[in-house]
Amino acid sequence: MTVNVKLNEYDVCKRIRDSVLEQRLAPGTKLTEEAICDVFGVSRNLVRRAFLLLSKDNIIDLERNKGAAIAAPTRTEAHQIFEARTIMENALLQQTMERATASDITEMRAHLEQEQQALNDGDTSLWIRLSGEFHVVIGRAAKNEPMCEFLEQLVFQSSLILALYGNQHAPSSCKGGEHERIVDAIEAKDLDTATRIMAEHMASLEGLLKFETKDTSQDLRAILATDPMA
Amino acid sequence: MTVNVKLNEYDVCKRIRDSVLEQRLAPGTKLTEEAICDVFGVSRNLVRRAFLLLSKDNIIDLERNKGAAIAAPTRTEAHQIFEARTIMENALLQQTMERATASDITEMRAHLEQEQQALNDGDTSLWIRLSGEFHVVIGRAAKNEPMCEFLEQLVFQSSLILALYGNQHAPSSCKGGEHERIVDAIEAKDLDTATRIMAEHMASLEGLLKFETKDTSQDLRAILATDPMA
DNA sequence: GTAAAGAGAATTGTTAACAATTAATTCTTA
DNA sequence: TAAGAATTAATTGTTAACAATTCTCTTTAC
Repeated sequence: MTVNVKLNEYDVCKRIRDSVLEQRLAPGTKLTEEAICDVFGVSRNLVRRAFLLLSKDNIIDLERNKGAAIAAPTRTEAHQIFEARTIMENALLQQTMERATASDITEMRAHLEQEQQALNDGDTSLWIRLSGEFHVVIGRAAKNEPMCEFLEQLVFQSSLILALYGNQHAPSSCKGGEHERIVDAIEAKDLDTATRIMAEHMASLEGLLKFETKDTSQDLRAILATDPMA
Repeated sequence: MTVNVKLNEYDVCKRIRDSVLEQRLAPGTKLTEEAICDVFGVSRNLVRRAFLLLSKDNIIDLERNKGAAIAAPTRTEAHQIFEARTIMENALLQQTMERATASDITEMRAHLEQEQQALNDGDTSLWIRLSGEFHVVIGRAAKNEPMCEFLEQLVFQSSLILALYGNQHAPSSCKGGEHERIVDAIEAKDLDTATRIMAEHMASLEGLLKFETKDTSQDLRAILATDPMA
């Protein structure tokens, strides 16, 4: 049984965030305050605060008197997000190259293992999340908090976009061992190679986009009730 | 008399934000909910929501059961923020170079005029705000919303840091017509020159920092009651 | 049949009282 | 007097009722 610790607004945020990341909550899905209250057993006030935070991260669209819906970036927004991410990945990769410690590399390798494990287990939603987090692990080694946080936001939005416009996000990309080759290049201090693979990687991700519309009605309770930590 | 439109959480944010930007609210200053309620004539709930937003932007530090205080970045954080900003300014400048339209240039020139006007009028706090906004105007011409928003955040935090650690922020830097020379270079499509001047500009800004502590007690009402739009 | 109007339900926004926590003060004791 | 405990005040956190708005479904008119 799930331990009943009292959740705060940040916990609620994280739960909703994770649901989106693992593609259990589709872009465009309407979130009513009441439903979220029921799912997490928290007050409306708390949910409203969580919504405020989520909207600041562009995870939900919050319209006054209209309520919240999982964000559904337009084509233009999607393009800008991928452009921003490509630039940030590049900039951070440079710093990571200079600053990554042995323990950073170890962490990257450990992350690669987790990814592989999820792939072996056939746990697609976990794998999707991990393959996004990989880029944040690389960014973290650059030792610049603000930039890394921004990258994290962009990585999240990329996943959202892939869920919206991707043919089938799943093991189509990233599975060609690109992540591993990037870590190899970082360890070898080979900036050119790392940069090139990363650029290819980003391009192939963006290449998956198709820009058609999708259906979005879903059962909130069934989706959100799952606690990934349990 | 100020028109009494009903403020929302974003309005309250902006007012507090502006107060910090114009150095009327010093880093470290404690903000009690009650005081902000009184100043703006809004409910506590609204203030609490505004605090949540401000803390997401690192404008205030929000500690549970302890309340809010204007953020006071550490030395390390300050350095990372300037590093991030330097990288972002550079990246955006490249895009601006390629994408700036004639009307973008016009907007830049108009902004320069405003800056000059504030300087002539001796309106230092306005000038401080405008000289920060200049960089956002440049960034906006790059036509990438997420990156520009991030830059905006970094510019804001730079101002905060200069208020905290700067000897005397005021017309010491930026007044050597550096902004104008950057616009000239953009118009001339001279990326190298623009990049160089921008780099020098950023370095000279960071050079103003001294890293000593400061006193922070202030009269909230007197500071915040001013409506810059009035 | 379609569109406008209206009643009702559902949802979001606001408020004020109360609870919990932290900070400040007073009172004790060595 | 100074340190520590106990009390009080100030501040933050939470809740539930109420108000306002939007949405939905029915009715009516053309």
